Amino acid sequence: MAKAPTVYDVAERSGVSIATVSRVLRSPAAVREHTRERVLAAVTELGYVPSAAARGLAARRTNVIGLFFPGHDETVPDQPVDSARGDTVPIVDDDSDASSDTENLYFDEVLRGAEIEAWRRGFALMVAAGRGSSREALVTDIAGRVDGLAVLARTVPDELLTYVARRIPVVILAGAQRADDFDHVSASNGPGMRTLANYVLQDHGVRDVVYIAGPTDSPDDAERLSGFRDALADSGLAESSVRILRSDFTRDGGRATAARILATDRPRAILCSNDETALGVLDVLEQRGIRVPDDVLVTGFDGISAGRHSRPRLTTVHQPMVELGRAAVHAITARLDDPNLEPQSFTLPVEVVLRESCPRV
Amino acid sequence: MAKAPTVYDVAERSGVSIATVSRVLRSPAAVREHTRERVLAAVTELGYVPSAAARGLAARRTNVIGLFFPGHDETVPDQPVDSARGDTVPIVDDDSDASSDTENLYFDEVLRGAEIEAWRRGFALMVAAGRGSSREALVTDIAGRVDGLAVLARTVPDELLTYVARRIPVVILAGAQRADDFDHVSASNGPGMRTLANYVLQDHGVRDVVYIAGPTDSPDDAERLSGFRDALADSGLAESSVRILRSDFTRDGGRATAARILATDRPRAILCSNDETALGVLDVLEQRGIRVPDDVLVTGFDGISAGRHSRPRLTTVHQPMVELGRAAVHAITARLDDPNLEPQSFTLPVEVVLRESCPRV
DNA sequence: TCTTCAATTGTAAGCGCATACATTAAGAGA
DNA sequence: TCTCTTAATGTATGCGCTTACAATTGAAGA
Repeated sequence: MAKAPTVYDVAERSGVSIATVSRVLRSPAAVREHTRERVLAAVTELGYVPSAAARGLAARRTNVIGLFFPGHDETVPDQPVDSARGDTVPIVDDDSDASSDTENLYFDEVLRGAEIEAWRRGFALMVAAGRGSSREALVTDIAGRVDGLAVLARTVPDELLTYVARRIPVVILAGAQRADDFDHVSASNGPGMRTLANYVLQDHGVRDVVYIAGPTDSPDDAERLSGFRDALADSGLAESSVRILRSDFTRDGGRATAARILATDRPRAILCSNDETALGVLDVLEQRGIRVPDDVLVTGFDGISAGRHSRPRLTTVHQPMVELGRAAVHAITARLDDPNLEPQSFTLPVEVVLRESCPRV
Repeated sequence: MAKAPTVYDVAERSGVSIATVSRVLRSPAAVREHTRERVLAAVTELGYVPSAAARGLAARRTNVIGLFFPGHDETVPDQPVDSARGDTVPIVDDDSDASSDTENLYFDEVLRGAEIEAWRRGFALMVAAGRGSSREALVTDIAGRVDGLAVLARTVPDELLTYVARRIPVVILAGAQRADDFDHVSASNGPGMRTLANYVLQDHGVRDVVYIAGPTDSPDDAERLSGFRDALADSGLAESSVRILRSDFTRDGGRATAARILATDRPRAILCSNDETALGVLDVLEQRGIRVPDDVLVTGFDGISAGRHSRPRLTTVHQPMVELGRAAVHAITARLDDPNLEPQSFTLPVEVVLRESCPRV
């Protein structure tokens, strides 16, 4: 790791000025071919790697986009990594119920979309998880490193976002469009739920429905609930004729809520505001020997991969997560190109995906 | 997006010099409390966010670590993101066989580990997918921006890595330790497979085994195969007494190989060098009505989450992916602290996880 | 009160690159 | 061959920050 060569070294070696070296790298067309080749040769020989810090400073933009997603520190112990030789291999029985790692998938796909789109547009992608304690430091830290920031809804306090947004474009992902100054990218929550609910109410002819909503502070959830209400109206049903409960978007919450429902009721369909809740509901139904879809129809929302592996497989509304990631980057670059744009809002189309838990009629 | 304030603005507003502003941010203890408060107040009022580019240039380190993972561009269409209002929602039947998105999980966990460890140590994390072998991509996108680089094995050509390694520490993830100058972090492939194979050979008393290896260019695979051979020796079996085939680590490859095996053979156990292959094998066995584990035992390697959802659930050797990510960052920071370290190699312990496809005896 | 020395703060010099502007080389036209 | 125009290259400056070193301050000791 010798001292890294700089433009000066390359310039000297190839007998040109640093400006020419810079040009060869930045706008090769402006340099005569002969010169360019000499410079490039020197670059290779010296193992020159341009310093992004210097470039960013001079050009006043880093060409990096930041992606902020929810944290998950609980899962990882604080102990240092030890390099213990793994020569003794324990043999264990797997008794897990596979209820973990669902949300991860969501983020993973968003990340992939963002990564792809960023790359295509010539940006690098920096990621950070919102760790409770030091969130503020983290956000400003990353804000100083990037040209724009995409944040998963509800992972960063608005006040902090506003602070950051004074400097760089901020786009909020997967939270509904609120009337604020941020750009928003989200899926078509309302219409998605409405379509699915209509399928249940009309195609399946179900009247006896329970809806399990999510946390009240989730804008996505609010839209989905609203979509459900629209569907009720579409079928001429009074809201008082159905039961609407709240849960918390988790599988455990879904289980608890299902238990609560079954204590007094046996609806023909249970519509859940997200997949994890629905999976929890399925758990309870199976455990009690209630057949899905014969006795009860169950639906979710999101399209997480666990829903494809459940038994029965889960009917859901699929959000285009990869596209969400791409759209977020798109929104940021659009604003970078034209900072005076009005706050915009991208709503990506969703799909109702029918599987066994609520099959095609 | 007004012009961002700089140290000069903060200095002027708080009536100190820029050096003091810098100190307040970098080493607050060196500044009198009274002064510090004034400066911090100015920071907040102005909405100051330090420029990482300038800091990186001055400090000669970026405090960013790069993570390079395998590409996947094929999956995403090139079409631009359109902000079409998603008001019409199609209803589709899901006929996918869920054979996608398995590898993603692997990477996702590594990422989480890396992310956590990086921020804990005061580094930001930059991610990039390996696209082709474009040198410009690696060099200009990542190498110039980071203090160190973690690369998933086989995603970047060695030659390129060598080039980059002249400047910054490079650690290779999940490829076996080769005798090169890079640092390596990997799981205990050999002992893991050996333990699992011994369980099959000795505890289950199986003699009639087929082993499905992976691609020859995978160092992980080579170690696993070697572990399998060790197990044969442990049981006093000649290598000629078992059948060893090669596949390609994919689910489809597993299916094809299983078909090939069954054409001539009906072994009591099929050991696969990774989970995806094993899942493909399960597909074929189920389709032919061959019972697992009653007729055939099947095992995998990796511990991907799909293996927990398969029917029957898959016995496997679980790699600590989160820990791999953490260890990679650890290795990089260790080398940053002491560049003269000998090339090191971290081998993380694995676990044999028994599930129904090869249950506890 | 006058020193002395440590604690604070200020001054100034880059870090490596991009780029406006100045300079020079190279063709084109006569 | 000489001038004019354009292409190619060089010169010089500054991006915003860290940090060695200088200057100043202030409290303790004489």
